[in-house]
Amino acid sequence: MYTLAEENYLKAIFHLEQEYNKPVPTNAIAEKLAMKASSATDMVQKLSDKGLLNYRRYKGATLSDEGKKVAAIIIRKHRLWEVFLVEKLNFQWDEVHPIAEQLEHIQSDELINRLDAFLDHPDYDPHGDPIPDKNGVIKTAEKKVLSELTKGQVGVLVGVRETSSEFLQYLDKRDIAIGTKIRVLGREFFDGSMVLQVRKEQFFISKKIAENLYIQI
Amino acid sequence: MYTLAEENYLKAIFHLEQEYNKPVPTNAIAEKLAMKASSATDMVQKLSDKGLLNYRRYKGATLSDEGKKVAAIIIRKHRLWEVFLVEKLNFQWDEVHPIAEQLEHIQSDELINRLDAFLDHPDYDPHGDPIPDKNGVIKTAEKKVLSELTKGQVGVLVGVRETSSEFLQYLDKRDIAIGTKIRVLGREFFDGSMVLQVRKEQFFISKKIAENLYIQI
DNA sequence: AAATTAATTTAGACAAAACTAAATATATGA
DNA sequence: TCATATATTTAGTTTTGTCTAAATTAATTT
Repeated sequence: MYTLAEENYLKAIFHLEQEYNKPVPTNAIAEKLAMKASSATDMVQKLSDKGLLNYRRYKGATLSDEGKKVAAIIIRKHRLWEVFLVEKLNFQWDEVHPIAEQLEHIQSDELINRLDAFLDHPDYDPHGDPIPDKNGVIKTAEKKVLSELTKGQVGVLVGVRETSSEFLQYLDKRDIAIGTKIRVLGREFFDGSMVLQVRKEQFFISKKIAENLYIQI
Repeated sequence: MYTLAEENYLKAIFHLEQEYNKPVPTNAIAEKLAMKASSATDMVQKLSDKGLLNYRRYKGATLSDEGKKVAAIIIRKHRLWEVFLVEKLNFQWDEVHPIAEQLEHIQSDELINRLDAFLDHPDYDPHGDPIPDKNGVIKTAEKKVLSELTKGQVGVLVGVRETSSEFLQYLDKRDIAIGTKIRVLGREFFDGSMVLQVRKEQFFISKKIAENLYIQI
């Protein structure tokens, strides 16, 4: 098995690869993990030697197939624990991340299989992110950022990009949650702000908000 | 907070203190944690400097009040997780120890409070051991080792001393569990073996078994 | 294209927690 | 009580994962 530090690097690189769609710079890894670039270089070299990363000096790193699988299993555990915390222990969705960050490192396949069954094999975590299966396969649903929709389009909120407490509480306050139906009533080209219809009410939202909501049409 | 290694030492010393009822020798600590005596000495000195242990060179260590509390909270977490694993995830009682050993180090008071509530504030873990309260206070029930009972005495199984899989499976196979009523039909002084009545059946058990069952009269 | 800036890597140091081997207390037995 | 055996500690080393500072490579600007 892998050390705590190794697991954290693999997970970070997994997430960064989705942003970059090309090799992830050492600096980005270091920043994500709140460490110095030299530390990231060291660990990237070590993980590369172990066959978990493809890495070329000065060129950044990508996960190998093996690395991708290890990362996906960690993310699977993280998201299953988040479901547990929200569904069974009644945590708010903005409180669970730091706890799941610890729980994701518990080593026991049997535990995760049983937790998965106990939770009725959920497909998504409380933030709408898909839960990888046992083999690390992630089904990525077709989804758009709300800010890409045009006047008149209707969709359902399926996920959030930001996961800060502030943002999640902003949504809670307005009773906007995963599954909420949203209609675009208008769009302002000048500042990217939008007017939405949610249930019976109208909402004005800024561009920044619109860019952090994932919608399925 | 304390490191993983520190927590493991505190827990080990807590358990050993109950066996010894006097300062615990360095060697015993090392053995319990499967480490060399020199490593134990190092850590004991460090924990002593931090005020968690009372330690005198060559004389062994005891937990300070603070150390006792920290250890009790770790044990509280361990036992609550064991209840969760058995009651909610349907693990057998002989499978849970290694997993709880990892889960006991998760840091979140809120998590433990909610887990405790989710499990209906259990008083005992699946092996019959009492669960310390939030403040680390353990209520120790009056209990005897089965081998101390004499012919004719009746009691209820409230705990086990051994927790190896082999032993727990031995009990499972005979349908003896926490809460099972036991009557002593006879006792052989020569080898310490006993004849018991459990439900409608008679059981013959060796001294070794009798010494590992805790009974409440 | 050369000079400057930014990103990355290397080299060397440190802390934590383990180890081995040697030194020193303590306990035991003749 | 003295000698020996056992337990414990000390000293010095190793590994992991971090750091700082210096060196090197790549990217950008003039």
